[in-house]
Amino acid sequence: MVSVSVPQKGKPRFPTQTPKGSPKYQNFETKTSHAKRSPAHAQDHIMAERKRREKLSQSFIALAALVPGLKKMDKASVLGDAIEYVKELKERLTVLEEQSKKTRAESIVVLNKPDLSGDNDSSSCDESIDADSVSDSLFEVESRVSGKEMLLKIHCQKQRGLLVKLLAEIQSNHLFVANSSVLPFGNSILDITIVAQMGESYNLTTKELAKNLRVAALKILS
Amino acid sequence: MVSVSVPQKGKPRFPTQTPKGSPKYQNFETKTSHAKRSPAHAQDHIMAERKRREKLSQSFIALAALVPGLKKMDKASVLGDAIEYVKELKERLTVLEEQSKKTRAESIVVLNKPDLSGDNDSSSCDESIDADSVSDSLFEVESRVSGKEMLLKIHCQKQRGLLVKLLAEIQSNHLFVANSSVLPFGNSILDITIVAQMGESYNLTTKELAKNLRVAALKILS
DNA sequence: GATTACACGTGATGC
DNA sequence: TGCATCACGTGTAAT
Repeated sequence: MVSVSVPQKGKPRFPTQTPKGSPKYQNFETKTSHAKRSPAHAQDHIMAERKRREKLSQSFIALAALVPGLKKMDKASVLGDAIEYVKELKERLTVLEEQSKKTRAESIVVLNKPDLSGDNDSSSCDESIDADSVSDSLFEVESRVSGKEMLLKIHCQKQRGLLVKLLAEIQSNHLFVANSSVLPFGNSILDITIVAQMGESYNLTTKELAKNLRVAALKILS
Repeated sequence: MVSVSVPQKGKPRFPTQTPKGSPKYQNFETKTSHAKRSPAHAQDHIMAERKRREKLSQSFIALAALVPGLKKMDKASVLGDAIEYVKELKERLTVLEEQSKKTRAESIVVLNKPDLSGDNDSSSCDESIDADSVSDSLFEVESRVSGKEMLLKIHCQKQRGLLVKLLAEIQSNHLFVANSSVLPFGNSILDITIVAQMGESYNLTTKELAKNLRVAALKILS
C-alpha cells in the first residue's frame, strides 16, 4: 500500500508549504562570545535550509514513487528499497540484453563472408573460426528468427550425404525441421532453406549454430 | 523554542564512525517551562538520532555507488540522479521486454531494420495494412550468379498473389524460372528461393532487379 | 514508557 | 563576500 503522507495539522510530515511567518524573536541580547549573525541573515539561513529540506523531501517522495512494492515510506526504507530495486533492475537488464544479443540483433551470421554488412560484433568476436582451412570450400549459414521459428539458409558445395548430415546436426541442436527446400544451383552448389521449430532448450547463438553446422559438414569431406 | 546547541568539534562529511564519546552536560537547572528530560534519556536520544543519521548517510553512499556518471555527491544530486537513472532503467527494461516478447511469442521481427515503429496486431490478418507499414514493409532481395544461372532469394511479407506477380516480373526481366521454393516462415513472412536461367538479353544489375521486384510487389498492396 | 522517525534551527565549512 | 550543503542536538508526534 503506497499511500501518500497524510496531512498533519501540528507537524506536517512533508511540509508542502513553509510556514513563512514564524514570529520568532531571537535572544538578541545574549551575544555570549561570538557575534553570531545579523538577524536578517539568520532568517535567510533558516529559509534556505527549509527550502533545501523540502527539496530533499520531495525527491524522496519522487524516488519512492518509482519503487514498486514499497511498504514503509521511511526515508531509510525508501533509500534501502530503492537501492535493492536499482540492483534488481540492473540485473534484469543485463540478463535481457545478453539474451537479446543471442537472438535478435546479430541473428544474421554469414560465415566465410564476414564483410557482409559491416556490422561488427565488438564484444564477442572471440571465436573466429579458422576460415583458412576451408576458405576454398563454400559454406555460408544465415539464420533469422521469428517467434519460435527459425529460418535457416545454407549455401554450400554439393556433397553426397550432406543434407542428412546437416539435418541430423540441426535436430541434435534442438531445432526441429518443419519444412525444407534443397535447390541445386549451378554444377556444384546447393542452396538449402530450412524452417525449423526452436525447442525450449535451444540457447545457441547464431554463430555457435553456424559453427556446429560447418563442423558437421566438414566431417564429410575428410 | 530556541534550542541551545553545543559546539561540536569535527565535521565529517560522511562520518564513517560516530564520535560516540561526547561529554555533553545538559543545563539541568533551567527547567524553564517543561521538565525536559532525564539526562540519560537525552543522551539516548542523541545517540539514536546519530545512528539513524549515519544509516541514512550510508544508504546515500550506497545509492550513489549504483548510479553511474555521478558528478556531484550532493544528497540532492544523488537523489535526483538516482531518480532519473531508475526511470531510464525502467524504460530500457520495458523496451527490451517488449522486444523479447515479440521475438518469443509471435509477430514479426524485422532484421536489418531494428527500428520498427509499426506496432502490428499479431492476431489479425494482413489484409489491412496502412501506408506507413508499407514503406517499412519487409522486402529483401539477394541474388547470386553462377554461369548462366541466377539464384534469387526474396524475403518478404506474405501477400496474396505475390508469388505470381514476382514470377511474372522475373520472367519479364528475361529470367526464366527453372526451380522455385516458397517457404512460409512465421505467420506473415514468405521466404522465396528461385533458380532461374539468365536470358541472353539480361543485363540488369542486382540493384535494378531488386528495385523492379519491389515495385512489382508494392503494386499488390494498393 | 520505550523506540522510531521526522522537521526544525543552528553553527560550521567549502566554493 | 554570500551561497549552498552539511551534521548536529532537540522537541514532538506516531508506533
